[in-house]
Amino acid sequence: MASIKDVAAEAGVSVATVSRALNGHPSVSPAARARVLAAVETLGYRPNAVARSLRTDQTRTLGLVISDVMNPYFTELARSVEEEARALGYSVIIGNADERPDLQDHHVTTLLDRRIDGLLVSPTDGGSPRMLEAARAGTPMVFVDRWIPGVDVPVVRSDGRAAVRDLVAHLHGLGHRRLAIIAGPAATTTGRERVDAFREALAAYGLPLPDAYIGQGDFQAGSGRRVTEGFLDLPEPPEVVFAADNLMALGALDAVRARGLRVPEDIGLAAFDDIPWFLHTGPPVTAIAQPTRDLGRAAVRALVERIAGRAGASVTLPARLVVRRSCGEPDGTTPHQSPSPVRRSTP
Amino acid sequence: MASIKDVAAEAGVSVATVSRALNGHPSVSPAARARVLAAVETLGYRPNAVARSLRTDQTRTLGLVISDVMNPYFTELARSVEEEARALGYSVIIGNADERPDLQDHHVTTLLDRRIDGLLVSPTDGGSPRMLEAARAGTPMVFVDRWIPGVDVPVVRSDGRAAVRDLVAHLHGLGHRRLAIIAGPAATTTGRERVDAFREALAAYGLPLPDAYIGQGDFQAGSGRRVTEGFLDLPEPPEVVFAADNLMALGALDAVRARGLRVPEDIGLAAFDDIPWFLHTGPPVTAIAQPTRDLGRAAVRALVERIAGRAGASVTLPARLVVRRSCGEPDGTTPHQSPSPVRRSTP
DNA sequence: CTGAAAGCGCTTACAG
DNA sequence: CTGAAAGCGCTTACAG
Repeated sequence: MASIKDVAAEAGVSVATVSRALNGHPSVSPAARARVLAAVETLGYRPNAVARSLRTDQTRTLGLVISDVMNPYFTELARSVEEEARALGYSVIIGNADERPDLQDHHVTTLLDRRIDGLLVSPTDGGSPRMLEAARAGTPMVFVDRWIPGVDVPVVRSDGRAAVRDLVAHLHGLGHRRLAIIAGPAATTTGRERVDAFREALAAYGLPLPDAYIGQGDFQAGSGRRVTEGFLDLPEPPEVVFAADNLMALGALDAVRARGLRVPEDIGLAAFDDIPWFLHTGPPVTAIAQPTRDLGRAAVRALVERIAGRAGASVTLPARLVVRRSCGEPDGTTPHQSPSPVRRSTP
Repeated sequence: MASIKDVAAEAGVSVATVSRALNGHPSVSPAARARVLAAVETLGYRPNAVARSLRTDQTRTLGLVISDVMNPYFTELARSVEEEARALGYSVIIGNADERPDLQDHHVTTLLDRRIDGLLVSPTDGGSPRMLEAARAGTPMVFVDRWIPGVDVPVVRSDGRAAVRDLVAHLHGLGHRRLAIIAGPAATTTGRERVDAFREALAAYGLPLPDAYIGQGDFQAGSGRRVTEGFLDLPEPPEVVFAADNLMALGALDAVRARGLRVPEDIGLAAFDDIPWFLHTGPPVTAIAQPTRDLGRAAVRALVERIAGRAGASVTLPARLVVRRSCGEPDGTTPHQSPSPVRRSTP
């Protein structure tokens, strides 16, 4: 593969001039520039980004360590991160932690070894040593979706509290009183927050959230299935199950179907994170939608700010409830809606 | 960040010895090795992969240019590629072409500039100039899922021909005769092959595939919706629509629902590519499942072979039909099944 | 406007 | 077993 030396020889100039011509440096004569460009053309030369990175100490690359790529929510997040990064002249390398702390650590290490300019992470657990170390060492970093309290890093996330209140209002309006939740790992902020929000919203209606109605999941489908089976085995099963992410909702659907039961007749279902398929499940699933694209964009912008040495602000965007039919329907009438803005999807 | 020089100073040895100690070179005295390791520990030293790559001319990185990450099939493919690559000591950088040739080209260029050791690609179109050039130049490369005829690169893909025959047998057994297809772009191999396979299978039953029953899609949901609307507007709409990928099936579902029609009562639906959600759609969707994990694994292995300078064999794995309820059900009896192995999913 | 030279952080013959 | 030195392909003060 042709190097800058070959181009210089072909153009009859020094490598310095080639470098300047290619990097748009002002002090290059039009003649020299033309000969360099011609040489580049005939040689099919492409600058070696590895060499450039070593010299300039920047890779124009962002690392994204994500909890689980197979989760449509994170897939979309990754996509919007890449889009925004590309618009700003960066590439992104995605590391899939698969909800495993050890894998998360592996990716953080690999990314750091590659000297990425900045790191976007949605921590699987309380934070791996490598990651905390990087944050302390001043590696430009921002948390997306999930975060770690006490670490001085901007957080870009969505606040589902209001949407969860809307959901509980919706369920209460439908006459449901026994409401259960499939929680995410307590080690994650989203795992904790969604349970807290749910509990608070229930309390506003004087409804309890007994321990038996809190199932411990891990954000993956299998746990949703197991937890739902447990709920179904209870002497008094819940009337509605709220899954803290879409994959656990999928698992819940699996479990209900395996028992030959039906949603919402036998048990209602709602989910955190909305995905296109929820429109077509039997029945369409009531869900809380995050502004995923905006989150990805905001996260990249905050990170690029940090890379530039500026502060990089935290951003919190609201999530919103999308009511469908999986929790039952009011008898011919519009259900009681909370005052907050609630979008009804087209049936 | 500490460099190898700092470690050498701390350990009281030369940088050469540090390098040897860290790379497991045999001729390093136990004493020197111990001091190096200690220095590494106290300094928190991590080798700079960029510098190493420049020196060794290998990045231990694979590039994967994929048609559309948001398509669950490709998400799973990407995941298995990363898993296998990691097992073999490689990182992977994913470039999402989003079914756009220009984006595909952008990613191929970026990846090549970064001097990835090998390239895995699922071409969006007939092949971008940059990509064909790379193939000709001898860049280790393998095609996954989609490929480009006439280019001398191993192909790892799945053959859906038998599964499509099984599908048509299933539909025919259910009494359906007017069968339509939402095709992928003719510029892609999978776009063409699936139509061909469908047409041939129909021919075996003396069934025609009129032009009006071939809708041109682009593997994205929007096109599935538009094509399906067109089918529904026909004086004689098809009895079953076969979508050439899962996203277009989603669009078809959207279109049917928007008309207030029902699957399979008003129109049947089948899809190429199976995904977990198809079990829970209303009704569960009959689909052709690819051995996605195996494809990803095989592709990485073939690529690593090429990187090592060996041949790297093409691999073709069979897809299989998974019958569910979206094309209707036999009246209480088991539908006529073709002799090929067909898995029935649990209801 | 241009070139010679230094240097980014490594690895690896070469010599001892 | 060890170190001095060259070199990977760039960029960028420095001098002219």
